[in-house]
Amino acid sequence: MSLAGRNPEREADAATDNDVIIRSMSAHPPDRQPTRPTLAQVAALSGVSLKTASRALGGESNVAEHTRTRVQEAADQLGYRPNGIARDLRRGAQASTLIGLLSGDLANPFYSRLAGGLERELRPHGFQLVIASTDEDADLERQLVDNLLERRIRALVVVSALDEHDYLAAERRHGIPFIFADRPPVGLSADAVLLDNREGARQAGEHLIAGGHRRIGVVGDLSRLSTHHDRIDGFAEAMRAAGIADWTDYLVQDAHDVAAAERAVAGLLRRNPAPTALFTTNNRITTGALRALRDHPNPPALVGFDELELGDVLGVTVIAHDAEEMGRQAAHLLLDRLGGETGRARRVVIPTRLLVRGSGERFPAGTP
Amino acid sequence: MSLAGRNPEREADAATDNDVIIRSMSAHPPDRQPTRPTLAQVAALSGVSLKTASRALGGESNVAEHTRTRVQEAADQLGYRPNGIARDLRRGAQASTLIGLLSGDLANPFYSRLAGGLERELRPHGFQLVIASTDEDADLERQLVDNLLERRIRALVVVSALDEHDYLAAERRHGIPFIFADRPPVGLSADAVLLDNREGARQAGEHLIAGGHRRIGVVGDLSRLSTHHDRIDGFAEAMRAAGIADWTDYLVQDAHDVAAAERAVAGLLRRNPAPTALFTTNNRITTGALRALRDHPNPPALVGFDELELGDVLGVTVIAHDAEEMGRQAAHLLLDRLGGETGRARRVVIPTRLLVRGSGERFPAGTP
DNA sequence: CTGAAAGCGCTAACAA
DNA sequence: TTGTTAGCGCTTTCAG
Repeated sequence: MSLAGRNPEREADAATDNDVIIRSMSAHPPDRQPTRPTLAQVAALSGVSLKTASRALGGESNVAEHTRTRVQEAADQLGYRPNGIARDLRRGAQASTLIGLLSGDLANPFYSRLAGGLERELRPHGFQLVIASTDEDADLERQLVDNLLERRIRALVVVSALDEHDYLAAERRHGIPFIFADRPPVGLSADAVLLDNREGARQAGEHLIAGGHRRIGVVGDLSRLSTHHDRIDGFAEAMRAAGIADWTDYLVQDAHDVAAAERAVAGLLRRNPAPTALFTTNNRITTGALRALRDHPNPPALVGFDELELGDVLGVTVIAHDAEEMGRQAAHLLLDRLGGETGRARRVVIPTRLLVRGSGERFPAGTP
Repeated sequence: MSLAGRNPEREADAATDNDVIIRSMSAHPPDRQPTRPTLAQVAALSGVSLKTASRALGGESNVAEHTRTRVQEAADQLGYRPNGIARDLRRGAQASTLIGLLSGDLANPFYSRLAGGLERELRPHGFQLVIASTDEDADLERQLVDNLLERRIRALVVVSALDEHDYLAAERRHGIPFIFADRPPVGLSADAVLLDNREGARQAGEHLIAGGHRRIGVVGDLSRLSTHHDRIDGFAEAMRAAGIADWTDYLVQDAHDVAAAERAVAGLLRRNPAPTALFTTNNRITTGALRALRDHPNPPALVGFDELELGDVLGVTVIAHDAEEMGRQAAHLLLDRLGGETGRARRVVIPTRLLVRGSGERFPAGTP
């Protein structure tokens, strides 16, 4: 990983067929870095001291109106723009307005909704989001956390791929709040916003059982993820309650992407006897299942965890929840902490609910 | 918008109910800011000079191995973490590793894929993404651009809601590259990654005409967006070529969200005569159309612009393109600029292609 | 191989 | 109302 921006050779040979327009605009070619005007220059141009210029531009009181105008004009003329880095440094790291967000993969609508909810809630408070995707890679996650912390972000929201968060303990003591989203912290006490995974999955299981199913295929995500465990546990509970002991015969795990899920479902359907219903434990897996089931003459019932973009149109029965709300709640926890809240770690649970839309209500073959 | 942390009025009147808790908690704990260790402290603890500590931790050569270890130990013991703000300040703004991304709404899969492609491509170069959503609001966009620029981001990728970009010209002269994504710059010459909107829309029109349709309803996004214009233009071209002059009778514009699109489509279907086909010019509109068409006994043919999450499963004929690729291309343009490329503004066009899946191939009612 | 001094651009104290 | 002096934490000369 090269630290961006030093690559002399490249700069040298790229300066070939220059853009006439750009060149003619940028004053004089020789000065490679068109250095930005500083506050000192603004002050000089307007004939006041540095501090007065600072005050005028910073909107502080105790500045004569005509001084303010003069400084403002000078700033405009120079195209002055305050240097936030310098300001942050001077004001101390705790003045930063950057909030970090680390999640698995932005392309997953679940995460992007989360990000959207978070950002919208934070924006009015003047905070901005720095995001990074971990691709569910533990090493990358640690590295990105380091990067973000060095950047002196004010707080960090993380959908962690790690199963151990000791290493963050030291950081927390330095006053930067961590909010865990979707997956709880392990070995560390910190605020978290979680889904009601157990309950949702249990509901899915019960719903299918109520529909008369006994052989239910379950396709799960990476088995190391706690969300996965919880969902499997919740489902198991429903099976236990129904006296179905051998449901694990139809359990396939570690299907982390759509393609893997599609294969897993296809495999389940080839079993003999085949499952009469499926429970898919997240949106990607459900998508894969829908692909596998397309054109199936007599598809099994299907209940999926997570809402789907076009779930209503497709008639897919799901265990839905509000991902944006999760982002908003994370924002609240975070803002509270930044506001000085020092109470014990809080946990917000986002409820799930069963949306009956058809796919989950198909009866087992042979049933009237 | 207040830069977090300074907004006296707001804090004042916000300190009504919920702040009570916060106040009481934050009030006392004497050590408010558990100040972080600095390099100087590490140096002191390890008994070397500041500069030596810097060298040791910075992985520079010319440091005795045992000195390096000693410094490293001191750093670990103190939980030292370099202050990126100070580093950036010292190294100069052009050393920042932050790239700004401004787009309409992260929750839209198109933007989140774009963000994903961009981030993945930038990460190996040591850059991080600061994102913000404009919600297609022009004023907000300008504000956010300002924020980002003050933060001394290294480059800015923007899906602009503005129809005029003069105000960025001054900035560009200061050496920060702007990359326009999805929508071209207006009144400013800058790199851009665009979709082949005209061509895609023309293809959609031709496809429906080839299917025997003459009355085709078109539902479009905000009419001020250039992407919208281009798509309408391309479609118009196809109509012209087919000798259909009055197609605009069935044109509805400014349907920016799913609900509006659903209403628009419902409205079109109530016309007499009703259109036998629909062209929906983006993913949200297509979603709305699918909702409106659900349970329709004899739905019109439908071609949508943009790929849909479950478009294959649903059998929706679309004009597809690769949003992640758009992000990657934006990254390339950007990295080139940062590498010193000063050539004239470049434009990368991402191709579109028709994916035939059923919905677009329904014949007009009454046709065999 | 190591260190001392300077200063990035800004804001916070404290004068005046 | 304005100005002066420090110094945030780091890297960069330039000397040892």
